[in-house]
Amino acid sequence: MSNPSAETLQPLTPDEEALVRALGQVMYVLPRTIDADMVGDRQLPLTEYTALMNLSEAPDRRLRMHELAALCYLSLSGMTRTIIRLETQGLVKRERCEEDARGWNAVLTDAGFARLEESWPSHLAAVRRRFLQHFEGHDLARLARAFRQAGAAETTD
Amino acid sequence: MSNPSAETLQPLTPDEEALVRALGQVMYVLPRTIDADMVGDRQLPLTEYTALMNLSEAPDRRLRMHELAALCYLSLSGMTRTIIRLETQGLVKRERCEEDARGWNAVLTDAGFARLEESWPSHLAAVRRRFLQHFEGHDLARLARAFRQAGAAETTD
DNA sequence: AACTGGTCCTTGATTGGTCAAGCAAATACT
DNA sequence: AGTATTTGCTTGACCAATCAAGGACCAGTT
Repeated sequence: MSNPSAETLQPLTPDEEALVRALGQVMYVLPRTIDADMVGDRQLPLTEYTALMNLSEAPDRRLRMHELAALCYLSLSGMTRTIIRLETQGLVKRERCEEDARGWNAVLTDAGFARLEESWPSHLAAVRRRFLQHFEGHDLARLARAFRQAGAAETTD
Repeated sequence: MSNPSAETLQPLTPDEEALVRALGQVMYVLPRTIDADMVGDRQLPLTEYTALMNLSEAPDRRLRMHELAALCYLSLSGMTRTIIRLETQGLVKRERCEEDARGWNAVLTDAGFARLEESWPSHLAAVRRRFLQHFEGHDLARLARAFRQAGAAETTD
């Protein structure tokens, strides 16, 4: 990064340029609009929804903090704070981890599960309207692969 | 949104599901990694870079606050704060607008322009490495079109 | 058994954004 | 002309994230 090769410094082609600008737009706008849709509808911000969703898919509906943080692409401290918010709403509870007393499990409560079931239609509709709709006719599997690579934040600088 | 039609509630196909998960990842991870790349390299966060870049492309290197905010996908108050940060670094100055004394122009200074020239290789390299690289062989123009649609945040709820 | 060092999570301080309220200038109304 | 409304931007209060430091616990060494 500090010494980019000559090759990476080729200027962008017009198509690349257009894509990069569109990416800028999407990166800024999409999270906010999807979040706004969901908050408006059921008072569940996207971050909290994501946490509940990951918990609901985990065995025994419980996950260690660092696992959950990774699944939500959140720092550990950010995750702590999110879980605290969810805990005060009764949607999640924390239990000491049995095999390692340093650790905590975040556990989805029944109320949390109910809230999730109540929220997912909003989320699904938002995602369709704001995102999927615009990719009809594209090769979704291939796109998903490219996205995953781009998201795989190799910190190998 | 509050009353999604039955049609939008079809569950996601596996491909859609994969794409949506990948999107979540990209939305969270990409802005942070690109920002981190740039900060690490030249101490210019992505938001500030974007503001300078838009100013540099504007006629006379100056733009009204609300125009700049729109171009940066930022709220007006967020823009005010960004410009203040840039102003204290001497990269931008503010001038009252002549034809409307309520308004302000943000004007790119020579120092700001120099800083931008110093930063763009980092930015370009980051964007290539983190993003474009993973879409080689794709129809970039078509993708850009889809992205722009998705980013065009119709608030028409 | 007592250190040493590493791991898991939380806490404190800071940052960069939002929305709502405020102020000053412009415009519209009568 | 004088008042009311709207517009353009800033400010204040807040919020959700970050990083860095700290506390509790585990595991390895001697």
